[in-house]
Amino acid sequence: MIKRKESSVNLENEKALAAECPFIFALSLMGKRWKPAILWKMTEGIYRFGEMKRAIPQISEKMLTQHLRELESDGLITRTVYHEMPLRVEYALTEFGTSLQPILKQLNTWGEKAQNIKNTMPK
Amino acid sequence: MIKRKESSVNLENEKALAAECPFIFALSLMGKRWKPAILWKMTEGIYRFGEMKRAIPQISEKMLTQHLRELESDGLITRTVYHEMPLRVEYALTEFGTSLQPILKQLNTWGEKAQNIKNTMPK
DNA sequence: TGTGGTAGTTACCAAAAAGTAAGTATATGA
DNA sequence: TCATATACTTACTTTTTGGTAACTACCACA
Repeated sequence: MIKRKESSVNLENEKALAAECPFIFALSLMGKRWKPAILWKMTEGIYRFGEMKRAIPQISEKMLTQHLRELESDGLITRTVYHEMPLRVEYALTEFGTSLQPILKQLNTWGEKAQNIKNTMPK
Repeated sequence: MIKRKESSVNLENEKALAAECPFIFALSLMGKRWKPAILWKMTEGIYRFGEMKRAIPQISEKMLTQHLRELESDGLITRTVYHEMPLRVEYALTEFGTSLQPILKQLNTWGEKAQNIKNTMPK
């Protein structure tokens, strides 16, 4: 679905880093653009596709689908389809996804500190 | 030095996310390509430009310079020039940069778990 | 005058990520 | 038969990131 060359220095570097450094591997799972926002929202509970779209208004449907699919295949969330009409699809954190929560909180706290530093020392 | 349009939906989205979510702001400071590797190495102590280059062989001089400059302007590391011959430039973590260490470790641990899950459940 | 060492800088190009907009599928109800 | 609702797909384009390779500046030493 996402077209990528099978080899390029760029990709090889990324792979090598993710393989040798678990931290970078972790970032590859949850550190892309809208993923933190999605994961953050989901700590509140189950979300439907449309609900998440409304919860993060700037995200495009394409990016939302793409990120949800990746999070699912990486084992962070589950996707459940209810064959009703209109269709209902629910997304929820897995246990593994939930285990990220305390780390997200810590990084969030650190990020707040960083924002303050930036604001008190402009330029 | 780094050319970026002053406005684009892409950039505006990134800014908005970083402003409202400290977690994403944190990622923008330390989550790019070689930065975790650089920060990780530096927890061992002071590094010279050339030492870091040899410590992370795949990194190009361009990316190393760029990341070091960004880490410096974001207050995570210091850059000290010694006007000797040959020139000596030393990079070291600031207190703020050091405060990231426990979080890096936690995410690292989580990443290891994720790697194991991936390896035990291929496909 | 030329070679070597440190620490970069620069221009150019390839690759990847993200955005846009229009289209798909399924079924209900007017 | 048309409009509505949900949940996507797809083709295409723009923007951003990363890599390559050649070049700069400073000075020491032979």
